[in-house]
Amino acid sequence: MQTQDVIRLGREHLRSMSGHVFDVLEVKEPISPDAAVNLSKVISKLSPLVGNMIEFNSVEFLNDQEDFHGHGIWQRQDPGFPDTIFQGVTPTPGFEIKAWFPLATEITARFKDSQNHFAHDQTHVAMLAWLPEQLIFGKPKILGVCVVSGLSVAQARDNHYHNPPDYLVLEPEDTASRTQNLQQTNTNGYKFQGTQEEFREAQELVASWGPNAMQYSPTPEYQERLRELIARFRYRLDTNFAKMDRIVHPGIEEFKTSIYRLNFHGKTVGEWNKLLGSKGRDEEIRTALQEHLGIREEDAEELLL
DNA sequence: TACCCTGGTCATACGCAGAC
DNA sequence: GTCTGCGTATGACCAGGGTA
Repeated sequence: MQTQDVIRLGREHLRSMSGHVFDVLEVKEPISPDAAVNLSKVISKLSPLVGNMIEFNSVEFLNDQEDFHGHGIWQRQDPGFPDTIFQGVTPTPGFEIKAWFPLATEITARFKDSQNHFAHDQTHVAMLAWLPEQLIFGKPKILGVCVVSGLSVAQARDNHYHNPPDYLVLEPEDTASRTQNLQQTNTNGYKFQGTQEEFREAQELVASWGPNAMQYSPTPEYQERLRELIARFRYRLDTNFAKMDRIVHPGIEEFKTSIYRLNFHGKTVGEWNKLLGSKGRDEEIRTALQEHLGIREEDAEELLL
């Protein structure tokens, strides 16, 4: 079995997880419509915890597949990149697993790894969209899975953001001499903060680099030029850099659209997202939850007796 | 006016080094 | 051994400007 075979099979199995319910955690049904409204406002707090559970359960799920038996084993790396690797073939295939809770305001998972990490296209990104079975309570259910190559995501990110001198994508510095926890492995984005006059000056500097000045490159030579800009002009670190929601990767955009269009308990996921995320519409939220989830006032009365 | 995009902030966590 | 600081990392929400 070759690296790309493992990736292909892994992709197929991960995609087959659509509709799968993880029996790892269960949120109890709220006892009243008011409790349901309150729960709808805080359910996203579960996202990091459930996201992690989904990540390591995905590894178990892959190891349960007979296709891989006798060829190697999937192992979780935490911390480490990617989240799961297949020990048994080289180059080592892996999946970086990102859980997405589509009632959140945006996909907050980031992908900051350098293009340099994907020389053999051996690492893919698997995004798993999940919701509680009953929208705001129940067990986590996978709505859909999107698997795309890590290289394509890194390239989409760099091409989307990099626009010198206005916006710079910088590769990690050489931090090999630092202790492990202080070593940099991620790219970062920087936004120009100087005056218009300084911006024109910076533009002239970029123009002096030649015809490929605007073309992003992770090579040391090109990165050295970018660091010259950072040293001469004011930039700010962009804390939203590389959010999966913002890098305009065609596969991820298509996946987002398909998830938001899914029908889930009487509305599309996108409609639930808008409704539950809106301010001052508690009565509307309450009515929708009562209508589509069957939460009744009488239930609360029975439970309180 | 609703929606989208961008910029910003907050909360939390980890692992290591150095001080005590 | 414990505490604290540092640098890095992740995930969530909110505000404001631009636009259809």
